[in-house]
Amino acid sequence: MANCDGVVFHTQIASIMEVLANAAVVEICKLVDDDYAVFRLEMSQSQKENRALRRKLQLLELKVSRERVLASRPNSVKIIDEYRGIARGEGHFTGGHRSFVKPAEHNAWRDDQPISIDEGSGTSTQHVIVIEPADAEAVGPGASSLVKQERIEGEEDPQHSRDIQAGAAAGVTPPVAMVDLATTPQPRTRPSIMEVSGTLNAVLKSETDTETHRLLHTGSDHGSDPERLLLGRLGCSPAPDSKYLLYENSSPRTVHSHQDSSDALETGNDLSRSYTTEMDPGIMPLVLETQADLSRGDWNPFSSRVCSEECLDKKGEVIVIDEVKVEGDAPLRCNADETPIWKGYSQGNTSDFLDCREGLETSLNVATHSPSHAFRDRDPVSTSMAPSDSHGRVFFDQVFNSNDRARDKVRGGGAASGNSKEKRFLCMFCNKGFSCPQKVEIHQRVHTGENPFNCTQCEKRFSRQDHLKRHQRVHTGEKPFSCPQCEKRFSQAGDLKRHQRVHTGEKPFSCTQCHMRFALAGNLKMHLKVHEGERPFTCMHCGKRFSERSYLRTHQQKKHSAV
DNA sequence: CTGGGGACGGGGCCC
DNA sequence: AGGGCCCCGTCCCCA
Repeated sequence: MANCDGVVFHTQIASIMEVLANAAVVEICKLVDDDYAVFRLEMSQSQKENRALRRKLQLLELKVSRERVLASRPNSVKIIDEYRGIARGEGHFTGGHRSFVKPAEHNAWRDDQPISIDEGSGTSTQHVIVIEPADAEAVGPGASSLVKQERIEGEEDPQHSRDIQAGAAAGVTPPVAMVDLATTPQPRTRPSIMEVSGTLNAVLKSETDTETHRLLHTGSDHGSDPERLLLGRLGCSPAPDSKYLLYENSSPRTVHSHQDSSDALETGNDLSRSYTTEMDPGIMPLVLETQADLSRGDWNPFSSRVCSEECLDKKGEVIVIDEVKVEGDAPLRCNADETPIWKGYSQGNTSDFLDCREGLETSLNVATHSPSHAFRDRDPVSTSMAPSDSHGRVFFDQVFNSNDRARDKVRGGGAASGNSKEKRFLCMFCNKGFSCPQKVEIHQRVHTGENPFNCTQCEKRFSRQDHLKRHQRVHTGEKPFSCPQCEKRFSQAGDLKRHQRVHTGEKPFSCTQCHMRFALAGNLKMHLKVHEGERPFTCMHCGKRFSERSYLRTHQQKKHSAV
Protein backbone atom coordinates (compact mmCIF):
# COMPACT_ATOMS: atom_id res chain seq x y z
CA MET A 1 0.00 0.00 0.00
CA ALA A 2 2.73 2.36 0.93
CA ASN A 3 4.45 1.44 -2.28
CA CYS A 4 1.37 2.38 -4.26
CA ASP A 5 1.20 5.79 -2.61
CA GLY A 6 4.87 6.39 -3.45
CA VAL A 7 4.30 5.58 -7.08
CA VAL A 8 1.34 7.90 -7.36
CA PHE A 9 3.33 10.67 -5.71
CA HIS A 10 6.14 10.33 -8.14
CA THR A 11 3.77 10.29 -11.06
CA GLN A 12 2.17 13.48 -9.91
CA ILE A 13 5.54 15.13 -9.44
CA ALA A 14 6.56 14.13 -12.94
CA SER A 15 3.43 15.51 -14.51
CA ILE A 16 3.83 18.77 -12.66
CA MET A 17 7.43 19.05 -13.82
CA GLU A 18 6.36 18.43 -17.39
CA VAL A 19 3.73 21.09 -17.27
CA LEU A 20 6.16 23.55 -15.82
CA ALA A 21 8.74 22.75 -18.48
CA ASN A 22 6.25 23.16 -21.27
CA ALA A 23 5.19 26.48 -19.87
CA ALA A 24 8.79 27.62 -19.72
CA VAL A 25 9.42 26.58 -23.32
CA VAL A 26 6.35 28.42 -24.48
CA GLU A 27 7.46 31.49 -22.61
CA ILE A 28 10.93 31.38 -24.09
CA CYS A 29 9.59 30.92 -27.60
CA LYS A 30 7.30 33.81 -27.17
CA LEU A 31 10.10 36.04 -26.03
CA VAL A 32 12.29 35.00 -28.96
CA ASP A 33 9.52 35.54 -31.45
CA ASP A 34 8.86 39.00 -30.13
CA ASP A 35 12.50 39.99 -30.29
CA TYR A 36 12.87 38.56 -33.78
CA ALA A 37 9.86 40.45 -35.02
CA VAL A 38 11.29 43.65 -33.68
CA PHE A 39 14.64 42.90 -35.23
CA ARG A 40 13.14 42.13 -38.61
CA LEU A 41 11.13 45.27 -38.50
CA GLU A 42 14.22 47.29 -37.82
CA MET A 43 16.10 45.59 -40.60
CA SER A 44 13.43 46.14 -43.17
CA GLN A 45 13.28 49.77 -42.25
CA SER A 46 17.02 50.13 -42.68
CA GLN A 47 16.91 48.42 -46.02
CA LYS A 48 14.17 50.69 -47.19
CA GLU A 49 16.21 53.68 -46.17
CA ASN A 50 19.23 52.32 -48.00
CA ARG A 51 17.28 51.76 -51.17
CA ALA A 52 15.82 55.20 -51.04
CA LEU A 53 19.20 56.78 -50.54
CA ARG A 54 20.74 54.77 -53.36
CA ARG A 55 17.98 55.71 -55.73
CA LYS A 56 18.40 59.31 -54.78
CA LEU A 57 22.10 59.13 -55.37
CA GLN A 58 21.63 57.58 -58.78
CA LEU A 59 19.19 60.20 -59.82
CA LEU A 60 21.54 62.87 -58.63
CA GLU A 61 24.45 61.46 -60.57
CA LEU A 62 22.42 61.10 -63.70
CA LYS A 63 21.26 64.62 -63.41
CA VAL A 64 24.76 65.93 -62.90
CA SER A 65 26.13 64.01 -65.85
CA ARG A 66 23.42 65.25 -68.13
CA GLU A 67 24.04 68.79 -67.04
CA ARG A 68 27.70 68.38 -67.75
CA VAL A 69 27.04 67.09 -71.22
CA LEU A 70 24.77 69.96 -71.94
CA ALA A 71 27.22 72.41 -70.51
CA SER A 72 30.04 71.07 -72.60
CA ARG A 73 28.30 71.04 -75.91
CA PRO A 74 27.79 74.71 -76.72
CA ASN A 75 31.44 75.30 -77.46
CA SER A 76 32.42 71.70 -77.72
CA VAL A 77 35.85 72.57 -76.47
CA LYS A 78 36.17 71.60 -72.94
CA ILE A 79 37.56 69.01 -70.78
CA ILE A 80 35.02 68.20 -68.25
CA ASP A 81 36.13 68.76 -64.75
CA GLU A 82 35.41 65.24 -63.91
CA TYR A 83 37.90 64.06 -66.43
CA ARG A 84 40.41 66.52 -65.17
CA GLY A 85 39.88 65.18 -61.76
CA ILE A 86 40.48 61.73 -63.02
CA ALA A 87 43.54 62.83 -64.85
CA ARG A 88 44.85 64.33 -61.64
CA GLY A 89 44.20 61.11 -59.91
CA GLU A 90 41.24 62.39 -57.98
CA GLY A 91 38.81 60.04 -59.49
CA HIS A 92 38.74 56.50 -60.56
CA PHE A 93 37.35 54.80 -63.48
CA THR A 94 35.37 51.95 -62.37
CA GLY A 95 35.10 48.77 -64.21
CA GLY A 96 32.39 48.26 -66.66
CA HIS A 97 31.43 49.19 -70.11
CA ARG A 98 33.67 51.64 -71.84
CA SER A 99 33.33 53.12 -75.21
CA PHE A 100 35.09 55.66 -77.28
CA VAL A 101 32.90 57.21 -79.83
CA LYS A 102 33.93 59.58 -82.48
CA PRO A 103 31.78 60.44 -85.41
CA ALA A 104 33.11 60.00 -88.86
CA GLU A 105 31.35 63.01 -90.12
CA HIS A 106 33.79 65.77 -90.95
CA ASN A 107 36.28 64.17 -88.66
CA ALA A 108 34.92 66.08 -85.76
CA TRP A 109 32.11 66.64 -83.47
CA ARG A 110 29.79 69.33 -84.50
CA ASP A 111 27.95 71.48 -82.09
CA ASP A 112 24.67 70.26 -83.31
CA GLN A 113 25.76 66.71 -83.51
CA PRO A 114 23.86 64.43 -81.24
CA ILE A 115 25.79 62.27 -78.93
CA SER A 116 24.39 58.87 -79.21
CA ILE A 117 24.17 57.45 -75.80
CA ASP A 118 21.81 54.86 -74.65
CA GLU A 119 20.53 56.05 -71.37
CA GLY A 120 17.64 53.78 -71.26
CA SER A 121 19.36 50.98 -69.59
CA GLY A 122 17.67 51.59 -66.33
CA THR A 123 19.77 51.32 -63.30
CA SER A 124 23.04 52.34 -64.77
CA THR A 125 24.52 55.71 -64.27
CA GLN A 126 26.55 56.97 -67.16
CA HIS A 127 29.19 59.57 -67.32
CA VAL A 128 29.90 61.10 -70.63
CA ILE A 129 33.31 62.58 -70.87
CA VAL A 130 34.01 64.86 -73.74
CA ILE A 131 37.68 65.22 -74.33
CA GLU A 132 38.58 68.12 -76.45
CA PRO A 133 41.82 69.80 -77.19
CA ALA A 134 42.54 72.43 -74.65
CA ASP A 135 43.82 74.59 -77.41
CA ALA A 136 40.76 74.34 -79.49
CA GLU A 137 41.38 77.61 -81.21
CA ALA A 138 44.58 76.31 -82.65
CA VAL A 139 43.15 73.04 -83.54
CA GLY A 140 40.23 74.53 -85.29
CA PRO A 141 36.71 73.46 -85.74
CA GLY A 142 37.69 70.33 -87.48
CA ALA A 143 39.48 69.02 -84.52
CA SER A 144 38.60 65.59 -83.59
CA SER A 145 37.58 64.60 -80.19
CA LEU A 146 36.83 61.68 -78.10
CA VAL A 147 33.87 60.86 -76.05
CA LYS A 148 34.39 58.49 -73.33
CA GLN A 149 31.38 56.90 -71.91
CA GLU A 150 31.48 55.16 -68.67
CA ARG A 151 29.01 53.13 -66.81
CA ILE A 152 29.27 53.23 -63.14
CA GLU A 153 26.95 50.59 -61.98
CA GLY A 154 25.61 49.02 -65.06
CA GLU A 155 26.44 45.54 -65.92
CA GLU A 156 27.67 44.44 -69.28
CA ASP A 157 25.24 45.72 -71.80
CA PRO A 158 26.01 44.65 -75.32
CA GLN A 159 23.00 46.44 -76.61
CA HIS A 160 24.39 49.56 -75.19
CA SER A 161 27.51 49.53 -77.26
CA ARG A 162 25.54 48.56 -80.31
CA ASP A 163 23.44 51.59 -79.79
CA ILE A 164 26.50 53.72 -79.69
CA GLN A 165 27.83 52.24 -82.83
CA ALA A 166 24.56 52.61 -84.58
CA GLY A 167 24.44 56.21 -83.62
CA ALA A 168 27.89 56.84 -84.91
CA ALA A 169 27.39 54.99 -88.09
CA ALA A 170 23.97 56.28 -88.84
CA GLY A 171 25.05 59.64 -90.13
CA VAL A 172 27.52 58.94 -92.83
CA THR A 173 29.01 55.81 -94.12
CA PRO A 174 32.04 56.10 -92.03
CA PRO A 175 35.49 55.44 -93.34
CA VAL A 176 35.67 53.80 -90.13
CA ALA A 177 37.81 51.84 -87.87
CA MET A 178 35.03 50.77 -85.66
CA VAL A 179 35.91 48.07 -83.32
CA ASP A 180 33.49 46.76 -80.87
CA LEU A 181 35.75 44.17 -79.59
CA ALA A 182 33.72 42.98 -76.75
CA THR A 183 30.39 42.57 -78.38
CA THR A 184 30.93 42.09 -82.05
CA PRO A 185 32.43 38.80 -83.06
CA GLN A 186 35.36 39.58 -85.24
CA PRO A 187 35.95 37.66 -88.40
CA ARG A 188 38.59 35.05 -88.19
CA THR A 189 40.77 37.18 -90.33
CA ARG A 190 40.76 39.87 -87.74
CA PRO A 191 43.32 39.40 -85.10
CA SER A 192 41.80 39.53 -81.72
CA ILE A 193 44.20 42.05 -80.46
CA MET A 194 42.37 42.33 -77.25
CA GLU A 195 43.21 38.96 -75.98
CA VAL A 196 45.94 40.36 -73.90
CA SER A 197 45.91 40.63 -70.22
CA GLY A 198 46.63 43.82 -68.42
CA THR A 199 45.01 47.13 -68.02
CA LEU A 200 43.13 49.01 -70.59
CA ASN A 201 45.43 50.82 -72.82
CA ALA A 202 43.72 52.30 -75.73
CA VAL A 203 45.89 53.89 -78.30
CA LEU A 204 44.29 56.07 -80.82
CA LYS A 205 46.15 57.79 -83.51
CA SER A 206 44.67 60.91 -84.88
CA GLU A 207 45.81 62.55 -88.01
CA THR A 208 45.45 65.96 -86.50
CA ASP A 209 48.60 65.41 -84.54
CA THR A 210 48.17 68.28 -82.22
CA GLU A 211 49.83 68.13 -78.93
CA THR A 212 46.65 68.03 -77.02
CA HIS A 213 45.32 65.51 -79.36
CA ARG A 214 47.88 63.07 -78.33
CA LEU A 215 45.72 62.00 -75.57
CA LEU A 216 46.19 58.47 -76.69
CA HIS A 217 48.56 58.95 -79.50
CA THR A 218 51.52 56.76 -80.04
CA GLY A 219 52.27 57.55 -83.59
CA SER A 220 54.83 59.78 -85.08
CA ASP A 221 54.47 63.28 -86.24
CA HIS A 222 55.79 62.10 -89.51
CA GLY A 223 52.55 61.18 -90.98
CA SER A 224 54.16 59.47 -93.86
CA ASP A 225 55.88 57.01 -91.70
CA PRO A 226 53.62 55.70 -89.05
CA GLU A 227 54.75 52.26 -89.86
CA ARG A 228 54.91 50.13 -86.90
CA LEU A 229 52.40 49.67 -84.26
CA LEU A 230 53.26 46.70 -82.26
CA LEU A 231 51.36 45.08 -79.55
CA GLY A 232 53.55 43.29 -77.18
CA ARG A 233 52.34 41.32 -74.34
CA LEU A 234 55.06 40.81 -71.90
CA GLY A 235 57.25 43.80 -72.19
CA CYS A 236 58.24 42.47 -75.47
CA SER A 237 61.38 43.77 -76.87
CA PRO A 238 60.85 44.30 -80.53
CA ALA A 239 63.34 44.77 -83.18
CA PRO A 240 65.14 48.07 -82.92
CA ASP A 241 63.57 49.42 -86.02
CA SER A 242 60.13 49.42 -84.67
CA LYS A 243 59.02 52.96 -84.77
CA TYR A 244 55.66 52.42 -83.28
CA LEU A 245 55.70 50.27 -80.34
CA LEU A 246 53.36 49.59 -77.54
CA TYR A 247 54.37 47.30 -74.87
CA GLU A 248 53.23 46.85 -71.42
CA ASN A 249 54.81 46.17 -68.15
CA SER A 250 53.30 45.39 -64.88
CA SER A 251 53.49 48.95 -63.81
CA PRO A 252 51.80 52.03 -65.14
CA ARG A 253 50.83 51.66 -68.69
CA THR A 254 52.98 53.77 -70.85
CA VAL A 255 52.93 54.25 -74.53
CA HIS A 256 56.34 54.30 -76.07
CA SER A 257 57.31 55.74 -79.32
CA HIS A 258 60.78 55.81 -80.64
CA GLN A 259 60.18 58.98 -82.39
CA ASP A 260 57.93 60.86 -80.15
CA SER A 261 60.09 60.80 -77.17
CA SER A 262 59.42 64.42 -76.46
CA ASP A 263 55.77 64.60 -77.04
CA ALA A 264 53.03 64.72 -74.55
CA LEU A 265 53.35 61.12 -73.72
CA GLU A 266 56.59 61.79 -72.03
CA THR A 267 55.43 64.69 -69.99
CA GLY A 268 53.98 64.76 -66.60
CA ASN A 269 50.88 66.36 -67.94
CA ASP A 270 50.23 63.58 -70.22
CA LEU A 271 46.60 62.87 -70.07
CA SER A 272 46.98 59.48 -71.48
CA ARG A 273 49.28 58.47 -68.77
CA SER A 274 46.94 59.69 -66.17
CA TYR A 275 44.19 58.00 -67.96
CA THR A 276 45.86 54.71 -68.36
CA THR A 277 47.21 54.53 -64.91
CA GLU A 278 43.77 54.91 -63.53
CA MET A 279 42.38 52.02 -65.39
CA ASP A 280 41.20 48.99 -63.69
CA PRO A 281 43.41 46.03 -63.78
CA GLY A 282 41.85 43.30 -65.71
CA ILE A 283 40.98 45.49 -68.59
CA MET A 284 42.77 44.81 -71.78
CA PRO A 285 45.08 47.02 -73.69
CA LEU A 286 43.84 47.96 -77.06
CA VAL A 287 45.88 49.24 -79.88
CA LEU A 288 44.52 50.68 -82.99
CA GLU A 289 44.93 53.59 -85.20
CA THR A 290 41.97 55.66 -86.09
CA GLN A 291 42.74 55.52 -89.72
CA ALA A 292 42.78 51.80 -89.76
CA ASP A 293 40.24 50.48 -92.12
CA LEU A 294 39.95 46.93 -91.10
CA SER A 295 37.72 46.13 -93.95
CA ARG A 296 40.50 46.72 -96.39
CA GLY A 297 42.48 43.83 -95.15
CA ASP A 298 45.50 45.87 -94.39
CA TRP A 299 46.03 44.04 -91.24
CA ASN A 300 49.51 42.76 -91.10
CA PRO A 301 49.34 39.35 -89.64
CA PHE A 302 52.97 39.33 -88.81
CA SER A 303 53.36 42.57 -87.08
CA SER A 304 50.03 43.28 -85.51
CA ARG A 305 50.09 46.49 -87.39
CA VAL A 306 46.57 47.49 -87.90
CA CYS A 307 46.94 49.42 -91.06
CA SER A 308 49.45 50.33 -93.64
CA GLU A 309 50.63 53.71 -94.70
CA GLU A 310 48.09 53.74 -97.45
CA CYS A 311 45.19 53.49 -95.15
CA LEU A 312 46.77 56.07 -92.92
CA ASP A 313 45.99 58.53 -95.55
CA LYS A 314 42.37 57.90 -95.11
CA LYS A 315 40.25 59.82 -92.75
CA GLY A 316 38.34 57.27 -90.87
CA GLU A 317 37.36 58.74 -87.62
CA VAL A 318 34.85 56.70 -85.77
CA ILE A 319 36.27 54.67 -83.05
CA VAL A 320 34.39 52.50 -80.73
CA ILE A 321 36.39 50.67 -78.25
CA ASP A 322 34.54 48.59 -75.88
CA GLU A 323 35.83 47.14 -72.80
CA VAL A 324 37.46 43.84 -73.23
CA LYS A 325 37.83 41.66 -70.27
CA VAL A 326 40.39 39.05 -69.64
CA GLU A 327 38.87 35.79 -70.47
CA GLY A 328 40.83 33.39 -68.46
CA ASP A 329 44.32 32.45 -69.24
CA ALA A 330 44.57 31.86 -72.89
CA PRO A 331 46.98 29.06 -73.51
CA LEU A 332 50.22 30.35 -74.75
CA ARG A 333 52.15 28.33 -77.18
CA CYS A 334 54.86 28.83 -79.62
CA ASN A 335 56.09 25.45 -80.28
CA ALA A 336 58.29 24.76 -83.19
CA ASP A 337 57.00 21.23 -83.19
CA GLU A 338 53.57 22.42 -83.99
CA THR A 339 52.32 23.78 -87.19
CA PRO A 340 54.45 26.74 -88.07
CA ILE A 341 52.90 29.71 -86.49
CA TRP A 342 52.93 31.91 -89.48
CA LYS A 343 50.63 29.47 -91.16
CA GLY A 344 47.96 30.75 -88.92
CA TYR A 345 47.94 34.16 -90.42
CA SER A 346 46.05 33.10 -93.46
CA GLN A 347 43.27 32.07 -91.22
CA GLY A 348 43.75 35.20 -89.25
CA ASN A 349 44.39 33.28 -86.14
CA THR A 350 45.71 36.16 -84.26
CA SER A 351 45.70 34.64 -80.93
CA ASP A 352 48.27 32.34 -82.32
CA PHE A 353 50.14 35.30 -83.52
CA LEU A 354 50.11 36.97 -80.21
CA ASP A 355 50.89 33.86 -78.38
CA CYS A 356 53.87 33.21 -80.48
CA ARG A 357 54.98 36.73 -80.09
CA GLU A 358 54.98 36.11 -76.47
CA GLY A 359 56.69 32.86 -76.83
CA LEU A 360 59.35 34.62 -78.70
CA GLU A 361 59.80 37.12 -75.97
CA THR A 362 60.76 34.37 -73.66
CA SER A 363 63.77 33.78 -75.80
CA LEU A 364 64.93 37.13 -76.91
CA ASN A 365 68.08 35.73 -78.31
CA VAL A 366 66.09 34.75 -81.30
CA ALA A 367 65.62 38.32 -82.21
CA THR A 368 69.05 39.48 -81.26
CA HIS A 369 70.61 36.77 -83.33
CA SER A 370 68.43 37.31 -86.24
CA PRO A 371 70.02 37.68 -89.61
CA SER A 372 69.01 41.27 -89.82
CA HIS A 373 70.92 42.07 -86.72
CA ALA A 374 73.80 40.04 -87.89
CA PHE A 375 73.86 41.94 -91.06
CA ARG A 376 73.88 45.24 -89.32
CA ASP A 377 76.70 44.02 -87.24
CA ARG A 378 78.67 43.18 -90.25
CA ASP A 379 79.84 46.54 -91.19
CA PRO A 380 82.39 45.95 -93.92
CA VAL A 381 84.12 49.19 -93.11
CA SER A 382 84.38 48.98 -89.41
CA THR A 383 85.52 45.43 -88.98
CA SER A 384 88.78 43.85 -89.72
CA MET A 385 86.98 41.30 -91.79
CA ALA A 386 86.12 43.89 -94.30
CA PRO A 387 87.91 44.65 -97.48
CA SER A 388 90.75 46.79 -96.42
CA ASP A 389 90.19 49.65 -98.77
CA SER A 390 87.70 51.03 -101.11
CA HIS A 391 89.79 50.16 -104.08
CA GLY A 392 89.29 46.52 -103.53
CA ARG A 393 85.58 46.87 -103.44
CA VAL A 394 85.51 49.11 -106.46
CA PHE A 395 87.70 46.72 -108.28
CA PHE A 396 85.46 43.82 -107.54
CA ASP A 397 82.41 45.78 -108.32
CA GLN A 398 83.82 46.61 -111.67
CA VAL A 399 85.03 43.15 -112.33
CA PHE A 400 81.93 41.33 -111.30
CA ASN A 401 79.29 43.91 -112.01
CA SER A 402 77.94 43.64 -108.54
CA ASN A 403 78.16 47.30 -107.70
CA ASP A 404 74.54 48.10 -107.40
CA ARG A 405 73.48 45.04 -105.57
CA ALA A 406 76.34 45.28 -103.17
CA ARG A 407 75.50 48.85 -102.40
CA ASP A 408 71.87 48.06 -102.12
CA LYS A 409 72.63 45.38 -99.67
CA VAL A 410 74.80 47.61 -97.60
CA ARG A 411 72.15 50.26 -97.56
CA GLY A 412 69.20 48.04 -97.21
CA GLY A 413 70.42 45.90 -94.40
CA GLY A 414 68.11 45.77 -91.52
CA ALA A 415 64.49 45.49 -90.82
CA ALA A 416 62.32 48.15 -92.33
CA SER A 417 65.29 50.15 -93.37
CA GLY A 418 65.87 51.56 -96.78
CA ASN A 419 62.98 50.47 -98.85
CA SER A 420 60.86 50.00 -95.80
CA LYS A 421 57.83 51.58 -97.35
CA GLU A 422 57.20 48.50 -99.37
CA LYS A 423 58.22 46.04 -96.73
CA ARG A 424 54.90 45.85 -95.11
CA PHE A 425 55.10 42.29 -93.94
CA LEU A 426 57.08 41.76 -90.84
CA CYS A 427 58.64 38.69 -89.43
CA MET A 428 56.92 37.88 -86.22
CA PHE A 429 60.17 36.74 -84.73
CA CYS A 430 62.65 39.45 -85.61
CA ASN A 431 60.37 42.14 -87.04
CA LYS A 432 62.26 42.26 -90.27
CA GLY A 433 60.26 43.66 -93.12
CA PHE A 434 59.51 41.97 -96.41
CA SER A 435 57.61 42.92 -99.47
CA CYS A 436 55.21 40.02 -99.50
CA PRO A 437 53.95 37.29 -97.18
CA GLN A 438 55.73 34.53 -99.05
CA LYS A 439 59.05 36.15 -98.37
CA VAL A 440 58.17 36.34 -94.75
CA GLU A 441 57.23 32.71 -94.73
CA ILE A 442 60.53 31.72 -96.26
CA HIS A 443 62.43 33.97 -93.95
CA GLN A 444 60.72 32.67 -90.87
CA ARG A 445 62.09 29.25 -91.56
CA VAL A 446 65.27 30.73 -90.23
CA HIS A 447 63.58 30.89 -86.87
CA THR A 448 61.44 27.81 -87.05
CA GLY A 449 64.02 25.51 -88.53
CA GLU A 450 61.56 24.16 -91.00
CA ASN A 451 63.23 22.47 -93.97
CA PRO A 452 60.52 21.35 -96.30
CA PHE A 453 62.77 20.47 -99.23
CA ASN A 454 64.63 17.24 -98.91
CA CYS A 455 67.21 15.78 -101.23
CA THR A 456 66.23 12.51 -102.83
CA GLN A 457 69.80 11.31 -102.98
CA CYS A 458 70.80 12.00 -99.44
CA GLU A 459 69.07 12.86 -96.24
CA LYS A 460 69.78 16.53 -96.37
CA ARG A 461 66.94 18.94 -96.05
CA PHE A 462 66.74 22.56 -97.03
CA SER A 463 64.57 25.50 -96.26
CA ARG A 464 64.54 26.72 -99.81
CA GLN A 465 64.00 25.00 -103.07
CA ASP A 466 66.81 26.80 -104.81
CA HIS A 467 69.17 25.67 -102.12
CA LEU A 468 68.10 22.11 -102.71
CA LYS A 469 68.65 22.55 -106.37
CA ARG A 470 72.06 23.97 -105.75
CA HIS A 471 72.86 21.19 -103.39
CA GLN A 472 71.97 18.55 -105.92
CA ARG A 473 74.91 19.61 -108.00
CA VAL A 474 76.92 17.80 -105.39
CA HIS A 475 75.36 14.60 -106.59
CA THR A 476 75.28 15.40 -110.25
CA GLY A 477 78.77 16.85 -110.34
CA GLU A 478 77.51 19.73 -112.36
CA LYS A 479 79.87 22.71 -112.30
CA PRO A 480 78.48 25.31 -114.58
CA PHE A 481 80.86 28.10 -113.61
CA SER A 482 84.25 27.92 -115.23
CA CYS A 483 87.20 30.21 -114.69
CA PRO A 484 88.28 32.03 -117.81
CA GLN A 485 91.86 32.21 -116.55
CA CYS A 486 92.24 28.54 -115.78
CA GLU A 487 90.36 25.37 -116.30
CA LYS A 488 88.77 25.23 -112.91
CA ARG A 489 85.10 24.86 -112.69
CA PHE A 490 82.76 25.55 -109.86
CA SER A 491 79.29 24.61 -108.90
CA GLN A 492 78.51 28.03 -107.53
CA ALA A 493 79.06 31.42 -109.00
CA GLY A 494 80.33 32.75 -105.75
CA ASP A 495 82.96 30.11 -105.63
CA LEU A 496 84.22 31.16 -109.02
CA LYS A 497 84.22 34.75 -107.99
CA ARG A 498 86.16 33.93 -104.91
CA HIS A 499 88.53 31.79 -106.88
CA GLN A 500 89.34 34.55 -109.30
CA ARG A 501 91.10 36.44 -106.56
CA VAL A 502 93.81 33.92 -107.06
CA HIS A 503 94.37 35.35 -110.47
CA THR A 504 93.84 38.95 -109.62
CA GLY A 505 95.84 38.86 -106.43
CA GLU A 506 93.09 40.68 -104.72
CA LYS A 507 93.28 40.37 -100.94
CA PRO A 508 90.56 42.53 -99.59
CA PHE A 509 90.73 41.28 -96.01
CA SER A 510 93.51 42.76 -93.94
CA CYS A 511 94.54 42.05 -90.40
CA THR A 512 94.37 44.95 -88.01
CA GLN A 513 97.06 43.46 -85.81
CA CYS A 514 99.65 42.99 -88.50
CA HIS A 515 99.94 43.79 -92.13
CA MET A 516 98.86 40.49 -93.48
CA ARG A 517 96.21 40.44 -96.07
CA PHE A 518 93.93 37.68 -97.18
CA ALA A 519 91.80 36.89 -100.11
CA LEU A 520 89.26 35.08 -98.01
CA ALA A 521 87.48 36.32 -94.97
CA GLY A 522 87.66 32.94 -93.36
CA ASN A 523 91.40 32.90 -93.63
CA LEU A 524 91.65 36.24 -91.94
CA LYS A 525 89.42 35.02 -89.19
CA MET A 526 91.63 32.06 -88.65
CA HIS A 527 94.64 34.26 -88.71
CA LEU A 528 93.26 36.53 -86.04
CA LYS A 529 93.31 33.65 -83.62
CA VAL A 530 97.05 33.74 -83.84
CA HIS A 531 97.03 37.23 -82.39
CA GLU A 532 94.44 36.41 -79.84
CA GLY A 533 96.41 33.44 -78.64
CA GLU A 534 93.24 31.49 -78.59
CA ARG A 535 94.11 27.80 -78.65
CA PRO A 536 91.13 25.87 -77.51
CA PHE A 537 92.11 22.56 -79.07
CA THR A 538 94.50 20.50 -77.00
CA CYS A 539 96.22 17.34 -78.10
CA MET A 540 95.30 14.57 -75.74
CA HIS A 541 98.61 12.86 -76.33
CA CYS A 542 101.16 15.61 -75.83
CA GLY A 543 99.14 18.49 -74.50
CA LYS A 544 100.04 20.79 -77.34
CA ARG A 545 97.40 23.38 -78.03
CA PHE A 546 96.05 24.59 -81.33
CA SER A 547 93.84 27.39 -82.47
CA GLU A 548 91.93 25.25 -84.94
CA ARG A 549 90.55 21.79 -84.84
CA SER A 550 92.09 21.04 -88.19
CA TYR A 551 95.51 21.94 -86.83
CA LEU A 552 95.05 19.53 -84.01
CA ARG A 553 93.87 16.83 -86.37
CA THR A 554 96.84 17.34 -88.63
CA HIS A 555 99.16 17.31 -85.66
CA GLN A 556 97.71 14.09 -84.34
CA GLN A 557 97.94 12.43 -87.71
CA LYS A 558 101.55 13.39 -88.07
CA LYS A 559 102.83 12.92 -84.56
CA HIS A 560 100.54 10.42 -82.97
CA SER A 561 99.17 8.37 -85.81
CA ALA A 562 100.80 5.28 -84.33
CA VAL A 563 98.97 5.88 -81.12
C1' DC B 1 99.85 28.67 -90.47
C1' DT B 2 98.37 29.92 -95.03
C1' DG B 3 95.85 29.37 -99.22
C1' DG B 4 92.05 27.78 -101.26
C1' DG B 5 87.83 25.07 -102.39
C1' DG B 6 83.16 22.81 -101.13
C1' DA B 7 79.00 23.58 -99.37
C1' DC B 8 75.42 26.01 -97.21
C1' DG B 9 72.39 29.90 -95.09
C1' DG B 10 70.22 33.95 -96.10
C1' DG B 11 68.75 38.35 -98.56
C1' DG B 12 67.44 40.68 -102.69
C1' DC B 13 66.02 41.06 -107.31
C1' DC B 14 64.13 39.65 -111.76
C1' DC B 15 60.97 37.37 -114.63
C1' DA C 1 52.80 34.72 -106.48
C1' DG C 2 56.33 31.82 -107.07
C1' DG C 3 60.57 30.15 -108.97
C1' DG C 4 65.04 31.03 -110.09
C1' DC C 5 69.09 33.35 -109.84
C1' DC C 6 72.75 36.37 -108.01
C1' DC C 7 75.24 37.73 -104.30
C1' DC C 8 77.33 37.81 -99.74
C1' DG C 9 78.95 35.69 -95.76
C1' DT C 10 80.35 31.76 -93.29
C1' DC C 11 81.81 27.14 -91.80
C1' DC C 12 84.45 23.32 -92.69
C1' DC C 13 87.98 20.96 -94.67
C1' DC C 14 92.22 19.94 -97.09
C1' DA C 15 96.83 20.74 -99.30
